[in-house]
Amino acid sequence: MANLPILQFEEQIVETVERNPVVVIIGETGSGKSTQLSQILHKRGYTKSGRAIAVTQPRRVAAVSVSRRVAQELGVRFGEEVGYAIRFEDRTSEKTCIKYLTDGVLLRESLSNPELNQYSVIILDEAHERSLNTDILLGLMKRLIKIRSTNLKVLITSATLDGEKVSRFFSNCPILNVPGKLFPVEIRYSSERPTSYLESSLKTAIAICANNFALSEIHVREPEGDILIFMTGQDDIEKLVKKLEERVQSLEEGSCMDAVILPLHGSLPPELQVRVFSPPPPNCRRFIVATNIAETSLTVDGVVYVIDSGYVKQRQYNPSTGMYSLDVVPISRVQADQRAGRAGRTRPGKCYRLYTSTVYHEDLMGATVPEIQRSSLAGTVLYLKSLDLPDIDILKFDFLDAPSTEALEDALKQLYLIDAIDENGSITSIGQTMAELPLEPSLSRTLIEANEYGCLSQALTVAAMLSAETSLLPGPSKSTDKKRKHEPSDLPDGSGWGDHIQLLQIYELWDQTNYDVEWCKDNNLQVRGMKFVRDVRKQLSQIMQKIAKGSLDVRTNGRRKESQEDYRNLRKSLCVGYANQLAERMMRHNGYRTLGFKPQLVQVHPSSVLKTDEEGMLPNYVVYHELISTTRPFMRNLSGGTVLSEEQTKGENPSLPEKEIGVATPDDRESRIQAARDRFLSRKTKG
DNA sequence: GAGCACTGC
Repeated sequence: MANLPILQFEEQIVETVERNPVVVIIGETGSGKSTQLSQILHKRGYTKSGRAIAVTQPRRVAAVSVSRRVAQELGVRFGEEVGYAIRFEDRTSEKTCIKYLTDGVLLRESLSNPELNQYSVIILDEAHERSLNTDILLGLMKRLIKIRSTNLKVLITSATLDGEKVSRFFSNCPILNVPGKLFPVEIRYSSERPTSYLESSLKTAIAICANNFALSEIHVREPEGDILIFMTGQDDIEKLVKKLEERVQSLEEGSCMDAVILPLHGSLPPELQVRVFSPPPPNCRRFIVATNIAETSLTVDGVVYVIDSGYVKQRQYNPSTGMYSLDVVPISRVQADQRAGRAGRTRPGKCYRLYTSTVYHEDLMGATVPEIQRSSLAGTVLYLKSLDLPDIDILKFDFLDAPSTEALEDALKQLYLIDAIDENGSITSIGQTMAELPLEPSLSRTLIEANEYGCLSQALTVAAMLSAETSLLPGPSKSTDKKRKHEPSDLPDGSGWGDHIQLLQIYELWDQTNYDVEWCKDNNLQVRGMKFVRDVRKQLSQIMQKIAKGSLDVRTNGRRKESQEDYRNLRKSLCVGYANQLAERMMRHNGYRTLGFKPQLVQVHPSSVLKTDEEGMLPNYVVYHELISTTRPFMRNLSGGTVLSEEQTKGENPSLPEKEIGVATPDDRESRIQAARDRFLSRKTKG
């Protein structure tokens, strides 16, 4: 601890902070900035006023682990003077003077106290990662230091590359450099761009293991150096793992040390993820084939060699089509450096870049496109509107990197269509309520409507399930038990109503088992995901109760069976919340056309439980949760009316007549979109 | 008959 580089800069840091409201700290990995900055300022009296020091982190685990370490270093009881706050967990007390929190939690706090008066210092850590929430906070800090010029200090930690930019954003505030403690990493480039980075990774990895002479020397000298290979996704990882296993087995006759090959990606069950944290057996090299998760989120000890494919899979939102896409894109130079740095944590390492030096220097972008420029901004805009800051103009809000006008207008349009803002762009009372809920606006709107229709309990469940969603069902490739995969699932299928109802039915069943963990396992549902759903549902219930002053029925139904009436009402609520996300089946085809400005031709995602009727047709209209373009454009999580047989529906026909779409009938919706566009594109409103 | 990178309130 005493050796942390940052401690040599203590005087300089304190002096600079005293003289300036905002300071940028450039701290490389291992500088100790995350643990020390708060302690330094605490010792120098910044918490004497009774106000605390807040340190934001983009990730929950970081908030927890860093705060624990700080408490330990200060020798205080954890959760008292030093604590953390993350969603569902507040480990702070009235005595807390150093508080670690996720950036999202600080944003929530600022909702009820826009001046954040409880803090004397706000440290935005890892700002170079440019998380959506940190970017919003940067904009808010810029306003806040003007309002609280005498009693607020803001520190922003960043990376070398964009420290200047952050400084310029804050009127050329001073920049302090704190060196890190990384070992040198030798970079090796490919002589040409490989045609297949999978094959190229394989060759490079295997060469390190046995074939390549120069490298087998290292192999002898430093037998414990693990290899970390960056790939883009689960699919490629599994292919590469398989090939590596084959090659390693065929080579193994004592010519090289043992090898363990470990995949590492987000959809891997936690018990398999943690395998990378246990040290390898002696005389054994580990090959860790990972996604981006190993770039920042997880740190694998023992890595000495990195193989960098140069690509990453990235989700982006296109505001002109309302569609997300998941694309494999080249990484930025910042990311390339970050990946290389993973080889130098324990001793000098090597990074093999599967691209040329020219590509690195001339083709790669300097920094990754920040999340705020790749996301739908409906939630962000609603949040900012709800703060009710004086003279806030969304289209002119001062972002470090402003999103496009198109993206902002898209957000305004969407908010208008679901009654969150009025034709002047002012937030409505519905919008104000929506902003209280930690959900995307469409789901918040659905909850409010569901409350009117008397199906709030069901809507809470659906909203919570949609919040977790991807972490519920296990990954598609469970090679170990292929048989089970084809067994008919016992889980409900939505009874012909679609995916939302299926999610509701699944949760209701789990609820009836009294949240039995074994039941999840038996049904192939991720335990962690289901528990998350329960937490979210509880949180949403509490907020709804608070808003309605405690008179709502948010209980799950216990043993009562869901009625068709509930389903119908729930679907009506969804059509209000997702007024802009309806699609119409194309004549005599099972393809759909979205009912938007620029109609998109889309299909039902293969994961949907929505089925065709006896004539092979899907419902005429559907409401969908999102559009995602992968191999083709798909609608994911949708509900519609499937005409089932009399027997299946027991006399009830859950088809969706056009008029039942409510406010969102195609005609009405078109005119509202038209009106919204006219208003927002030729607007002179205050934003 | 395809498929979901990673976070977070």
